[in-house]
Amino acid sequence: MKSLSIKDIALKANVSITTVSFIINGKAKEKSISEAVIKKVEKIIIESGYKPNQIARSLRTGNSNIIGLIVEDISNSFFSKVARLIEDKAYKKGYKIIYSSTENSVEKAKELINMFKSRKVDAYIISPVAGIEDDIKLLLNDNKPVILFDRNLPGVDTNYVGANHFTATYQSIESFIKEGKKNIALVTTDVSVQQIIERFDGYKQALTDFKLPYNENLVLKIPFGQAEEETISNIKELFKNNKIDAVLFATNYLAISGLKAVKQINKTIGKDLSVIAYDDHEAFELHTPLISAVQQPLEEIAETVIKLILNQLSSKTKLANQQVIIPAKLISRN
Amino acid sequence: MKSLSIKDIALKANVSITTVSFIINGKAKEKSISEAVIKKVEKIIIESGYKPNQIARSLRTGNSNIIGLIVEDISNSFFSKVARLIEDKAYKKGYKIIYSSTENSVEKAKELINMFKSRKVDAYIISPVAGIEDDIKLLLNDNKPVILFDRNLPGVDTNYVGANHFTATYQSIESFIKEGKKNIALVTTDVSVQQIIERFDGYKQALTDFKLPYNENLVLKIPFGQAEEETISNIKELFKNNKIDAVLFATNYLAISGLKAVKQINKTIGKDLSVIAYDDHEAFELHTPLISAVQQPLEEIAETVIKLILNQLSSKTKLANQQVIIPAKLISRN
DNA sequence: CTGAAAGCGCTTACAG
DNA sequence: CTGAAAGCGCTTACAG
Repeated sequence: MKSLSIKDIALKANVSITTVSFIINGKAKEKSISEAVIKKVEKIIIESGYKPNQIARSLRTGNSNIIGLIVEDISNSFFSKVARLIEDKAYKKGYKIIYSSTENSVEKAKELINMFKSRKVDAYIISPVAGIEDDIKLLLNDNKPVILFDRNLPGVDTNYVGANHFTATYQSIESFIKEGKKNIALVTTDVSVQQIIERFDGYKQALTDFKLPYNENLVLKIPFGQAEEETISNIKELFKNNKIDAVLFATNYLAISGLKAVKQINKTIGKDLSVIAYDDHEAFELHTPLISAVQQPLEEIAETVIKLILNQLSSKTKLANQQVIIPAKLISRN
Repeated sequence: MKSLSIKDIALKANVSITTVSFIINGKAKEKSISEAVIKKVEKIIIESGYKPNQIARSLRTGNSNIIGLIVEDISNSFFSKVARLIEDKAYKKGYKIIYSSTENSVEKAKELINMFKSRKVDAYIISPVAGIEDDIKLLLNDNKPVILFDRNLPGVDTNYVGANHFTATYQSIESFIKEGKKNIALVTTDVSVQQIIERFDGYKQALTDFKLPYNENLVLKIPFGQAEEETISNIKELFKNNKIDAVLFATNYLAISGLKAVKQINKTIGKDLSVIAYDDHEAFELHTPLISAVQQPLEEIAETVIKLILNQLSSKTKLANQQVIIPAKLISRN
C-alpha cells in the first residue's frame, strides 16, 4: 500500500500541487486561494487521511521540526526526567524530540551529532563530554542553535543552562561542617566534565574556607561505567577509614551504591555518618533514615532550555548567547 | 556554511555522482569501479569530512535505518532502562532509535505513530495503549515490522514480547498466602492495558485457587497520571482497613508512593504488612526492611525485541508473527 | 569500467 | 486566483 502523495490529492481535487501545498502550509489566504478551493482540498485531505511526507519536506526546506537531545545516559533518572519534561514542552510547541545517550564516550557523542546533523535537526540540546568542542563549533557555524545543559564546555561560546553545582556542593559541605563534622569524604566519578569538576571545587573550597585540611585519601573517584559491585567494594574500602564522619556523593547513582555499601558495614547513618547525595532520587525519600539531597530544579532547567531554543529558532538574527545558572537546593532531611 | 553534497565530491574527484554513490554504499566492487578511482574518491571523502544527507537518502530509498520506540513514559525507570538496552543493541547493528512517550494518551500515541510514519522509520517498537489498533494495522499493511512489548493488544496480529505478568502476579499472591496472609490488597492503575489486566487476573486467580474470597474493597485503582500526594492519600485511606496484612503494588511507582504512605501511618512492614512491588527499583534494595519485587528480565526483553526486528528487516518475505513470553521472577528479599 | 538521467515528494519563485 | 517548473541530495536502472 503506497501512501498518498501531494500529487494524488491534487489529482483528486483537480488543482495543481502548488495549490495543495499552499493550503497544507496555511498559506492559502496569503496566496489568495479561493474559499471554495480551500474547502474542497481540505475535505479531500481529511477524507483520504493524507499526511505530508516530512522527509521530502525536510529535504526541500532544510529543517525538520525536530530537536536533537543528547544526554549522558537516558537510564539515569536525572536525565530521563529532564528529557521527559523537555519532550512535553517541545511537543506543545510543535517540535518533536529525538534523544540518544553518549555514555560519556567521545566517539559516540560525535557519531550522534553527525547522525542528527544528517537528519537536519533544527536544534541541539547536549549534555556534552570533553572532546566534542570542534563538532559543536561546526554546528554553530551552521547557524544551528546549540544549548548545552547540565555541564558547560569551556572553550565553546554558546548557550548553557545548568545548576550552580559549585555553590550547592559548597553549601552541602558547609552544612556538614556546621554539624561539627571533621572528616568529610567525597565520592565522585573520574569523568572530567564541568559539573563534576565544579562539585569537586565546591568541596575543596568549603574545606579551605572553614579551615579544614584537604585530604586526598577522603576523595574517591569511581571509574564511569564500572560494575556496581566494584563500586560498592571501593566505597567499603574508603569507609575502612573510621574517621570519616560525613560523605557527599557527587551523583545519585553513586549515592545508591554508597548506601548499599554502608548497609554491609557497621556504620550507622545519622549517628556515625552524615550523608548528602547530589541529585535527588526516590530511594532517598524512602530510606531509613531519610537521606538529604541536592535537588536540581528539573522543571526550571527544562523550561529554560526550551525557551532559549524557541527564541533562537524564531529569531531571524543571531541572538546573544546566554549562560543561565539556576540555583540547586540542598534538601535537608535530617 | 553549506554542507558538502555528493556533487561536490564528484566534482573534486572528477568522476560522476553515480561513481561516488557506488563507492559510498560499498557497491564499488560489485559495479567494478577501478581501485584507483575508489582510493581517490575515498581520500577526498575523508579529507573533506563529507557525510551523505540521510534525508535525501531516505526520500529516495524509503527507509531510514531508524527504529521508532514508543513507550508509556520515558521517565519511568522500567522504560528508560529497556530503552537504553534497546538503543545499545540497535546501535551496534547500525540502527538508531528515536523514542517518545505516550503518557497513555490515545491521541498522543496516534500522533507519534504518524510522526514516525512520516519520517519513514523502518520499524516500530511500541508499548501500546488500547485504541490504536487501527493505526497499528495500517503500519502492518505497509509491511513495516511492529513489535509490541510490555503489553499486548488483543485483536492485533503482530509480534509481541513481554513478561508473563499473570504468572508472576499469581506467584506473588501465592507467596503471601503461604506466609499465612489472609487479606491481600492490590494497588494498581486504572488504565486498561493488557499487562495491568493480566496482573489483576493473576491476583484474582490466586485468591480463587487458594480459596480466599475476592474482596473488591481490597483493590485500589489509582488514576494514571494523578499527582503523587493524591495517590499517597488514597493508599493511606486503603490502609485504614486494619485487616490488610499484605499488599501487591502493580507498578514500581505505585509501590514507591505506597511505601511513603506506610511511613506516615502506624503499620510496620514485615510485621503487620508484607509488600511486593511489580517491577524492581533501586529504592527497594535500600529500603529498611528490604522490599521484595517482581523483576522483569530487561536485558532479555530488549534482546528479543531487537532480534525480532532485525530478523524481519533482513528478511525479504513476511515472517510469521511471534509471541514471546518471558518469565518474570519474584525476588524475595524477606 | 563509468556516466547521464529519472525520480523520491515536497516548496517556492516566477509567470500569467 | 492558480499552475508549470526547478531544485533539495540522493540511488539506481539503463546504456555504452
